[in-house]
Amino acid sequence: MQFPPVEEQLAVIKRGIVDLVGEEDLKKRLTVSRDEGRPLRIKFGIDPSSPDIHLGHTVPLRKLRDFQKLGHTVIVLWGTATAMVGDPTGRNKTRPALTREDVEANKQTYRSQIGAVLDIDGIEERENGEWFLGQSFMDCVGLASRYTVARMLERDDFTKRYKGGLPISVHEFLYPLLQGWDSVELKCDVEIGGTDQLFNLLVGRDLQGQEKQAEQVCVTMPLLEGLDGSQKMSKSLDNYVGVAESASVQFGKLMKTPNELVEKYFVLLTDVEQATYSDLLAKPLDAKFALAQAIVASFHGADAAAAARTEYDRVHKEGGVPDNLPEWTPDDTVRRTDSGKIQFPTALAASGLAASSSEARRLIQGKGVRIDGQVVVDVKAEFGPGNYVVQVGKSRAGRWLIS
RNA sequence: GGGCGAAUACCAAAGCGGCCAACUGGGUCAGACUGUAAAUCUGAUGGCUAUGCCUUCGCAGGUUCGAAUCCUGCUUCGCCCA
Repeated sequence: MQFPPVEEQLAVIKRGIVDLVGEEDLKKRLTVSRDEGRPLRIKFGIDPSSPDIHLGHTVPLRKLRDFQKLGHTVIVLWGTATAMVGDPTGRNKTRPALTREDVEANKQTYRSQIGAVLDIDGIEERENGEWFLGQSFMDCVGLASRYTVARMLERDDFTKRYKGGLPISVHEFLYPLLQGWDSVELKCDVEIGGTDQLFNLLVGRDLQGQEKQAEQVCVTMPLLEGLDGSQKMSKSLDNYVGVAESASVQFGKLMKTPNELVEKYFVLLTDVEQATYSDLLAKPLDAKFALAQAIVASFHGADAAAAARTEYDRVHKEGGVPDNLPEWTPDDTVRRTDSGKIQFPTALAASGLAASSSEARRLIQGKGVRIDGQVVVDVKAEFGPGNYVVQVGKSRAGRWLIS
């Protein structure tokens, strides 16, 4: 195995990161690794606690890919045990635990999605259920004895909750210990996580030290704000772009990126060179198009990205109709008038373009609904047999086939 | 173990006997504007067979012509003292 020179590797590793705990140590290990032709072991833990991954997850994954490209071994640690505990990080209240079945199902979908960023065949996969699920309660007590409550409370998130009078469950104290113990089991050289993981990563160092192992180097990546521009990207806040979403959905969502975030997205989510995007930033719209195309292309290929761009222009610049309109044909349950027609609000609600007929009325009266390109504001409009293209705002559309 | 307090729509938070489908902010949705689904501004934001009707303020009862508002019990959560 031939590794690049240490300084060269360091430059790649340090790009875009926030913290690097143990930098001197990393240099030494890279040197030894290069001399002996042995790759470093890079750990990344994923708790399969939700079914899909989004761009926020890809930030550390891209750093892992950097390590892969340098020739090191990436270990993806599936938190099959820890997912059931629930990482308290960044939460102001405890979250419900998952069942083993949930975790297994989530792991499978995650696995199929991280391949979009990582060379999935080159990774080593482990599960922390291997060592945790068979342990006894006394083992757990033993692990808990390794850290003090005061040290746990050093963690920012616990401090805030404690001072703020918010609840902290006892099991939440166990989470950092579990994650740290994973590092002991894996004897890893480096662990990567988001900045919010720093405390947990450091616990890993401590536990490895207690076990007379070399202490892992900790690398943290910035957290990615979501499309709302303020909060961390997450599915529950619905400010995310999913890895598995279609090209046109990804493209549309990325065009919604606040202008201030475009540069950060370039840095953390694309391979576009700084020289290229910094020129673009002067023209926010062009920059955003370039960003969206680069990201969509990385998941769906350049052709799909170009097609998404074309569709976007047609729908948003020219007020046109999107590709792949979902079709709707009313079934027998849809109410009709005496003459066999369907009332406008009823149809909107039944076809799924509006959540309820009341919402449909509001949309109609707010000039938000177009039939075959024409705004229709008459709530009493009725639809007889025919083929209609219905658009609600810019993002919802469908074709009605009424007989 | 003892004491105190809180539960209101997606979230936060007003309302404390009729003027309440419920103030306000956030979010969301729609509109205007802009080569952006950015920013800014405007409007909407329980449901329905729709100018009327029905169901909402933790749950179950009760008082009253009338309750989100008062009473009783229950549930959940938080705080304080031990």
